[in-house]
Amino acid sequence: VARRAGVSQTTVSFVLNRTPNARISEDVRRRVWEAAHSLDYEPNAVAQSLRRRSTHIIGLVIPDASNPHFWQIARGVERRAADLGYSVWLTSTDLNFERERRALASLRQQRVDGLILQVQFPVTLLREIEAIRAHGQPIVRIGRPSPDLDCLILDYGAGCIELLDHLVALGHRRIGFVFGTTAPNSLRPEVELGQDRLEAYRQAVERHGLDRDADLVQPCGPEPEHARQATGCLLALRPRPTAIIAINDYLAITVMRTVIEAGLHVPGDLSIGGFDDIPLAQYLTPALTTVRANAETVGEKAVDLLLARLKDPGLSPQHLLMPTSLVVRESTEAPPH
Amino acid sequence: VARRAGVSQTTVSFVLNRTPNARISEDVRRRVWEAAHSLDYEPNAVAQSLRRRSTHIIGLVIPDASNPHFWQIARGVERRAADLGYSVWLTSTDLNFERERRALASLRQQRVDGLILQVQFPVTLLREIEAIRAHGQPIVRIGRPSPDLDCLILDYGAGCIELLDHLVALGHRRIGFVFGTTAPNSLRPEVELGQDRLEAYRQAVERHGLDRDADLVQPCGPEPEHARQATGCLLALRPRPTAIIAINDYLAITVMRTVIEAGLHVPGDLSIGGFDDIPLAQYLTPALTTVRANAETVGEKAVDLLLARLKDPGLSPQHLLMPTSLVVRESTEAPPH
DNA sequence: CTGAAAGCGCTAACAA
DNA sequence: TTGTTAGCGCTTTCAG
Repeated sequence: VARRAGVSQTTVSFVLNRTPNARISEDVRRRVWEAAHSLDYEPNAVAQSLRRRSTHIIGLVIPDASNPHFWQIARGVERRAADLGYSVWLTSTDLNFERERRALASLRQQRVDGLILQVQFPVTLLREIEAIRAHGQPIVRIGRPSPDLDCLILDYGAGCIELLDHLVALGHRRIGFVFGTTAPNSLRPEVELGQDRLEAYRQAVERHGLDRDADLVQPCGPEPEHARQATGCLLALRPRPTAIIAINDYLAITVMRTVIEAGLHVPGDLSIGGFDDIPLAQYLTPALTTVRANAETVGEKAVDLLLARLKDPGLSPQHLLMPTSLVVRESTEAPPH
Repeated sequence: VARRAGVSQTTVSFVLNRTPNARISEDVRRRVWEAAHSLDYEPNAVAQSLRRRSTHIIGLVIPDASNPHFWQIARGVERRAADLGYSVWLTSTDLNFERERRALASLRQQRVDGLILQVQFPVTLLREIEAIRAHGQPIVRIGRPSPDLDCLILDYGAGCIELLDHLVALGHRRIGFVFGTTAPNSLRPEVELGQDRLEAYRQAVERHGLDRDADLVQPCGPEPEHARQATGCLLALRPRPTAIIAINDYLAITVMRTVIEAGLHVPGDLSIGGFDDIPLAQYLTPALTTVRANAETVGEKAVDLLLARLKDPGLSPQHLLMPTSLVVRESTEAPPH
């Protein structure tokens, strides 16, 4: 391109990148653009990244690509990043410890400028995370707070209490919990996902003096099939729970189906509640009562946090608590009699 | 690392990359690994890509991140790619022409090794696509056939005919179509998505002599809200259709909700059919009758096609037709009386 | 079996 | 206002 325009590489670089304090004559500028166009020139981003020591890519790791909630977060991240001139590299770990580790390693090697993580095995990943930070790649964590990381915490705990209070107010005393968070392919039990809701559940049970059989909490995997089985167990309990909450809307859909297949009416015989308020929740029949999480906003905020730190690495770690809110729809009602 | 191990960069490179026909003494090999570990060395993938002239990244463009069907494809792509040592760069265009163009441009600059595209504006993008190919980046297209591209075609046409035949066999003569494919933010009408099903629909109407009011086909945007409006229009028709098919399961869910909200029973008063067989389809109530698309397999096959071409660029363009199959569940039944 | 050296395509001091 | 030059971190011929 330089040869074609009759100038040096430097000049071309200045012109094409619109380098601010490089004064180039209009004439040269025009010639360069013309040459670039006529040659269909495309800068090589790989070389640029190498030289600039910055890729302008944000790495995003989500735990489960099947769950619409995480896609919403991803959308938020992507939109915001695009607005600010960044690309997003999305990886899902499907709640698999090994994939999580690999994802982080790969993101580190690819030298993404920063990471937004919603990882599930933080203890075991501490070394990975340290390594990434040692590389100077900042991290924003979505989920639970970590002492020296920027964190975005979805206040599911408060939402869970709201949801349970709502059920109790309707008269429910025996509430099942489909706790679909364990990693099916992993022997490691340290998954942190959902602990907030579990704590809130236990606390509410305590406070309201609700039934507390251990069986009312059914841990299971993150796929619909797992939720179906867990729901089966719950329905087999005697007395049967009059309400079931699921760790997220995605699984709540399966819970609802399983309950209906068992010949029960929702909410007449059994109420159901979920978390996230995925877009589909309102289009189910009955429409799902759920705890809204504003996923897209979460994604956007995560980008903001990351870029703020990128700009000023000295900032003290930020912890943002994102509010949730109960959305009462049709799937909850007073228990029978 | 080289200095630390007391050898040259070359040797380190050989050892770390396990370069096949470089014979290195066991002793040196060990020393190099040790040095690398103790220094927490991570190869810089950017530099590697620059030098190797290959990034080992596959670009994937999907049209709508809200629709679970496309995530399934993405999962298939990602899994297969990971197995073969590639990473995936995922972008969704949300059926927006400008975003589609930008996505392609960016993918080209980032020098991905190849692309898997499910683009919706092929005519307008012809230049972009040509430019990419001129760069030597092979393309696999998912969707409709293009003469000189590797293509993966989902046989929705055949599936649509199966679905309509099924409805006709049940006794339906008046079938609405929620055709949710138009790009809301784009003035360009050349979207190709769904044309296969539209053609099949028209053909079936012809063949079976079904009702053919133009209003029975309701074009609309790709979001649930659009489908809700389109369904409203369909329900307002007199006589009312006795069955409605939606361009995909994602929208079929909304159609179902809208119909139920209108006080009708599904399938008693009105049957509903969709396409894709997204994982949720079977968990709805009533469970959705749909045309299964085997999305994950599509993703895997796409990777296979791409890598085959990467290995042997001289191959003649491959066109693969992926079969679909009707899955009859609970949402279709004979029309009333 | 190992090392020296060239260079991938670009940017940014520094000179002119 | 423009050009010269030195790398970014790695791979890979080619010689030793």
